[in-house]
Amino acid sequence: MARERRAIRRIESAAARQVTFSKRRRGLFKKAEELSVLCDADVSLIVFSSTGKLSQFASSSMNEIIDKYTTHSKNLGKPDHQRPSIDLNLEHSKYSSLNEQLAEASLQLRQMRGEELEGLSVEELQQMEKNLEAGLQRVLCTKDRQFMEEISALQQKGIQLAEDNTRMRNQMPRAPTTAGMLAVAHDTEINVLAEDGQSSESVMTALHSGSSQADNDDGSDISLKLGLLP
Amino acid sequence: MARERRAIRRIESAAARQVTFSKRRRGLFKKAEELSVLCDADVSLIVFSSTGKLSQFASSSMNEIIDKYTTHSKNLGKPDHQRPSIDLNLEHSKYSSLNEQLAEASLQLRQMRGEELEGLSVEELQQMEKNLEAGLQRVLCTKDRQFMEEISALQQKGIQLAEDNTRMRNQMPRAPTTAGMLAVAHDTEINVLAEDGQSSESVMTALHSGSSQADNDDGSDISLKLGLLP
DNA sequence: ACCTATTGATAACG
DNA sequence: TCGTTATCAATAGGT
Repeated sequence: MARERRAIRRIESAAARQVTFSKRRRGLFKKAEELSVLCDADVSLIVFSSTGKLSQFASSSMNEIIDKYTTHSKNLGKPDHQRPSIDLNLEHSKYSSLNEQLAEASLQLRQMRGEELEGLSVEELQQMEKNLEAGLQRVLCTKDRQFMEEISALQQKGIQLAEDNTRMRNQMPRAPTTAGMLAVAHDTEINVLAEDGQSSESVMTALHSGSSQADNDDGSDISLKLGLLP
Repeated sequence: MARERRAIRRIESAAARQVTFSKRRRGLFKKAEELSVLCDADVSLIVFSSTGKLSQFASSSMNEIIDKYTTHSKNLGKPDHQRPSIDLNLEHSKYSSLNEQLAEASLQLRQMRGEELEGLSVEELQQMEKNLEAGLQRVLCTKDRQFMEEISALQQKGIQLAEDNTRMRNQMPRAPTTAGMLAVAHDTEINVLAEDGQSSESVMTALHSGSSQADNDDGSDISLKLGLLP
């Protein structure tokens, strides 16, 4: 769907394949999420690139959907394939108990996601609302804290680099000024103080403008480039 | 991508939702297959419609991909958390799998309650924030809807009582007036409209579904005292 | 289900 | 990887 139609066959050039993979993967995940939201559907999407790298999307919990899928499959495919036989009664009690606990847990999870609320009373709904709000608050606090920690670490790094720079400048009197360097560090500090309040969203957006949730290549979430002088 | 852009929110009208689901599902599956062919990727797509109907696509074998996924997940999730010892390989097939699922589910529950968030990345926290907000919205909508249904039922009841009262008055010309009764009923209606608050959308929904849904006369959580005259 | 005006996705290139 | 742009594909709303 572009300058020229591309036949749907394996792309031979590895480079072109990689480029197309990135673009189409993004589009596919976007559309998967849109379907799940628009139509209230449970969607699970698993993609392994040709190099074996995993990307995934699940509208709820991946395990939950896979579980639902296998259950569906078993029911429709082989209604009574293997009965575990009766001699497993002891095992069965543990097994069944676990199963119940799991069912209860995933029901709670689904309900926290806002599904299957029909049977709940108003009191129960209010309790859930309270829990959700409390959980949300804590998640927000934790997120903010992690942002602040990352920013603080970067500030430390910047200060350290500035000190090194100053030391180098003192050792080399003819070297260019480091005023630009110091200005960068100072700007960073200003931004941190300005964004401190509750609006971590703008910080996230600005710093993560291009990153997708699908690919986590390494641990560093925020990269701050400092211009080093020779 | 059509006559007019559609906001990516749950489509309220069941009919429109079904139509959109059919169209977009076809598109999504097509694109999933194209990605798998063009880029030689392993793709698995599972979709449950809001009515619980299953659709699936897998570039190779669904079970194979799911296996690959679970393996990947375990490896990346917690590399060396607890080694269940090697002799449990046979048991591992069912029992341990259930155990893991249960552990995962209760961890998710605790995390949604705001506990044990320390190990999560910023991306995961943002995803949780999104899920919590979506769940909270749905809980609020459901709660509103139930309130509206109860109020609507009470209104019906009030109207019925008012009619009975009128009938009785007509049969007993000396009886006192029922003006107070009618005023109470009117106040109730006012309250319904005022209950709406800031979210007109949810109220519209609530009113719509409330009027079409069957009204339950009993089991009311809200008590409305109607001043009945002797 | 079919029809189109639009919007969205993306192939090729820089 | 990222941005731009010409083009094609998907689809929202109607019939």
